[in-house]
Amino acid sequence: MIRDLEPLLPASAQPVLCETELVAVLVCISHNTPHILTLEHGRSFPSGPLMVEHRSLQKGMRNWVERQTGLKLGHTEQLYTFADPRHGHGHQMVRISYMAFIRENSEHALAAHSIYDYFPWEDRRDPASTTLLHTIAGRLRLWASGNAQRWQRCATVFGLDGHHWNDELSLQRYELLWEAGLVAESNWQNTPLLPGLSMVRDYRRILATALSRMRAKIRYTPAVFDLLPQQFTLLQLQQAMESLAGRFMHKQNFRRLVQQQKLVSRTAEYDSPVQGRPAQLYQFAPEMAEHCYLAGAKLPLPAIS
Amino acid sequence: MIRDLEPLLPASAQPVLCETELVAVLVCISHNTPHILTLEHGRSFPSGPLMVEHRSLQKGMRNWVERQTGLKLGHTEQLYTFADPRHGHGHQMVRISYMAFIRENSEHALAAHSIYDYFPWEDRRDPASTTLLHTIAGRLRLWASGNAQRWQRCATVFGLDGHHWNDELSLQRYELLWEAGLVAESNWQNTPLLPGLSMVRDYRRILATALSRMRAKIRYTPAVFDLLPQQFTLLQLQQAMESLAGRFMHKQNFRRLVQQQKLVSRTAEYDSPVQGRPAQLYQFAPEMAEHCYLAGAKLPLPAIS
DNA sequence: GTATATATGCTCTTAATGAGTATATATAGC
DNA sequence: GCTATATATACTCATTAAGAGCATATATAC
Repeated sequence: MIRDLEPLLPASAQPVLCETELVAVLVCISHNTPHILTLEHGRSFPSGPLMVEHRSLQKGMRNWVERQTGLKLGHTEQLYTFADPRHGHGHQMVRISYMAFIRENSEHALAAHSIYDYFPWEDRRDPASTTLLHTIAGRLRLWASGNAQRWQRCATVFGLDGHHWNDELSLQRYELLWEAGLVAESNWQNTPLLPGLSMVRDYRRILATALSRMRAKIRYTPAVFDLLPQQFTLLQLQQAMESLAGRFMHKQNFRRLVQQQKLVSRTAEYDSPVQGRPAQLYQFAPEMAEHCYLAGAKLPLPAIS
Repeated sequence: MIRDLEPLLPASAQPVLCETELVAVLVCISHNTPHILTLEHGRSFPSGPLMVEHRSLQKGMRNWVERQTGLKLGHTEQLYTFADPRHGHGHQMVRISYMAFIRENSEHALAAHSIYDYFPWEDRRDPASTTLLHTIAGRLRLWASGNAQRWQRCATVFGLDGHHWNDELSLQRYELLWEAGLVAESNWQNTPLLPGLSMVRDYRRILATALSRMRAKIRYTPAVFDLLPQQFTLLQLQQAMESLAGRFMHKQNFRRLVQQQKLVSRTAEYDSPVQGRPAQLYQFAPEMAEHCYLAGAKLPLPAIS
């Protein structure tokens, strides 16, 4: 019962050396849409090697990103580690991916592609996404024909057949499209592709992971506030949430949630709009920093299929 | 707007080579309690080096675990990757941790320590946990005295001051105890320790991550079924959920959930109990495999503090 | 029978969520 | 002043999920 396992490998096993790279998915919001900072014309993420002097992976990543770009990183989390076996050279290549939030700021008009350029079906605010999802549903139905369990999977993941659209399933959706050969990265049979930019290696999969994670994260932590300026209007806050979740929310219910939880406090200042009543500016009230809940104010989506 | 970032590091930067190790948290249920397979008298996890021939990290891990132990791995997921800077040798050591489920089976009476031997406060089924949490609350109050925000954090994470106990926060709880110097790994000042086994390096933190993850995972995926035998009674299923969540559930409401979702189908067979009516044996019905929801049948917990 | 455990059927309260209606307030431009 | 525009609030209401309790069959061993 309390006996130990034998050591699983002989002590004589030679350690294998790997190249190790840190990959950063840097997210910021501009023009009401989440963007990522990219390299190689939107096909790659910034990355750097792990150094001997780095005391932790996260610190290593923050270090070189902040030094090289001058950007301050907000909420940071590890996404996934993957190996690249086709790397050759007789040793492995390991990549460790991170996601970090950058505060909205006109300065870094750098480098940004909209996340939804890569996953057009994920932005349910755009009416075109419903049409696209119709197309996708048709293609998946073909792919799944005869295989009931496979279709069941498509239906739950894409919100078909009376299932609800779950915005956090963007990774599963991408994986399903990959399996079905509908994205450039897996398009072995030259069937017509779905719209959406692709990336090098499996970086688009990493981006899908990031999208899933950020959608999950903003629901129950105050991470959104790391994407907004220090002062913001409640509408800005709502639109930031909407842009990440890819769907609209009910204004009154959203404010009910925000204010019940005392997540923000009003400042003395006001927005200066082109037209209309100036909006009150708020700031994040970190007293309630540990937990919050900002979902639960969704508006209905048009049905697919 | 659509401009690329400059490459962040000069091409001349030398790649740094790392030793890379795969660490496995192997979980199984026995005696109504989740257990882990351990090495070094419960202080370490089985691990093995990444080999050049491994085509993916997950496959690499499955390969050597299954070959060395003869165990079949069920639901498997990557937990976290971390660097060990104190490793010396002029190069880094990178460890990639995985969690995998093993089916309940009397054979592997191997190597198992209860997860709650490491985190006694996490098993709220045990009445002793409430007493222990009283102690912890007192110690944390001392540690946080004067720092309102710090106390706020303790309260939400440990379910104090009218907050609810959230079983998925086991990692945050361990981290808080670490920061407060109440666990062996961070006990710099020789204050009295909390009960609970410790592990080498930061392996106990990895275990806390695993506990958080599995508690989150079993709520909305059918991963529990990878811990149970092929055929099981509904009570067994409920007790498996309870053992992972560390809290009791309401029998009638639990069955309402299971049966509404058609997660299981009855077999022709029955349990053979020592006493009492024999229980019907069920099996997992993978038609609904994609998503399920098995939380939402909790019983009230005694208040702490 | 009796003890024990499985198995099931209801009811009820509370709270969260989703959704709608109405209205007051503050600016710019005419 | 009036209008267009946008912010900001105050309510109400229906539906559902979650939590909790009560009662009662049913099948076995002793």
